[in-house]
Amino acid sequence: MTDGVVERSRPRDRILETARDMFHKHGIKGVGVDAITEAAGTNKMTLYRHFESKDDLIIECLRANAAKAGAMWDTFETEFPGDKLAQLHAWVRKAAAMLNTDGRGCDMANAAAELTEPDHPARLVIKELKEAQRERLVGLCRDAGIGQAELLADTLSLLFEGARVSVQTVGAEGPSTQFVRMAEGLIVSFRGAAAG
Amino acid sequence: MTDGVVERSRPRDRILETARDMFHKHGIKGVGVDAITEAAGTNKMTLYRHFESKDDLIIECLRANAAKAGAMWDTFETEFPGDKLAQLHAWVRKAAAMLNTDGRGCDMANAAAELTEPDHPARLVIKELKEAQRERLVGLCRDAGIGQAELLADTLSLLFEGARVSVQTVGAEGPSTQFVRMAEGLIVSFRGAAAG
DNA sequence: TCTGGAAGTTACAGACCGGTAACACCCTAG
DNA sequence: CTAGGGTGTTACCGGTCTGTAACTTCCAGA
Repeated sequence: MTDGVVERSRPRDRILETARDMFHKHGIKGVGVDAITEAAGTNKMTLYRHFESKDDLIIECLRANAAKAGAMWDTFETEFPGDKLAQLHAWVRKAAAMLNTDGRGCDMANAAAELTEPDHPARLVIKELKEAQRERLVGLCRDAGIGQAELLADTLSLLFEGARVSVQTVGAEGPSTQFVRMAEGLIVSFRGAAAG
Repeated sequence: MTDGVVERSRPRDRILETARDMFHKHGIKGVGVDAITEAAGTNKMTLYRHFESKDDLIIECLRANAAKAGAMWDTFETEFPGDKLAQLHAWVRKAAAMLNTDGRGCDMANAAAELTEPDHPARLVIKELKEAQRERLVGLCRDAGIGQAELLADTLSLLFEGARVSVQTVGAEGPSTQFVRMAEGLIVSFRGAAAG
């Protein structure tokens, strides 16, 4: 998908989709609203009729990202219905695939790096969405019958987060190549430990 | 250290130190050269007499950060001379301490998130410095007699990187609180495995 | 066919950005 | 005492940024 996507849909949807893409590629402060609206095939006034401000647009983009990620989680359940352990392994494979898909890190992490004001409205949203993601991974580990589900989930998520950062700094041929091995090893190790 | 640091030292040093501090706190694109020079108690012309451009200043800041980090590594050797395993544990403790010191992530990772142009001059420097850091941690693991030194070093560094991101997104009370437990567990586990 | 709302257009405000020119100053080394 | 380099000051350039005002165009539904 290039920057100049202009499918025929409602302007609000086009703006949101284009902004998501451009924020991801160029960063939040690296993209102006003019560039977004132009790439979306519309204009600045229309953007400000649908979004209160650029900050509001940022937040809507983050929520849209989370919704898309949530839909991806659902595919694990449809792919391996009931088999939570298989779903956990699917998560590992999916995460690894994302590492090789693009060299940009997590949009929420990148946004947090850019929006440094402690009371920026987007920060609350980022925290809320990240915590929801964590709950989901913890639940998956627990339902997979792993003893220390929280600890495994947190370890896996820190590993993945770190891997995304690593891809962004040293490239996809760095330490992140070992992500699957690390993650699978952890799962084996946690499954070996007595559930208590 | 506030933004208004003005010790009596040479202007170039004041600019570099102030820029490091402000880039760290507010991000690179969140700080203008005017703000830096004013906080450093000097002026824009003096900045441009010592640095070719803002990009050049950014790179010098990154290098200065790396130099400071390198000095920290040296303290491990002086603190536990010859005892590489103790130095590795010291690294874990130091890393954990950094997680609670400030809520901003790694300056290099943040810079990589902000400077999205693939050929930005700072990206080469970031990669170079990150690879040097990795070499150092791998060397420490190897000298500590750990079998799969590269894998342990990469795992530890991804965990740490992820923990710093986590602090930045959900705060210091999130998954990052488990960092020491994760890291120590990994070291034990790798030491248990036969060296080969 | 008429009408009302959504969308497009142009221009602008006010602020900030990185970077430069021209000139005045001050302090130290000789 | 003097010369010269480092520093400070002011003004400016062209560009970009978010956000708004006033107006026109278009199109779907009644």
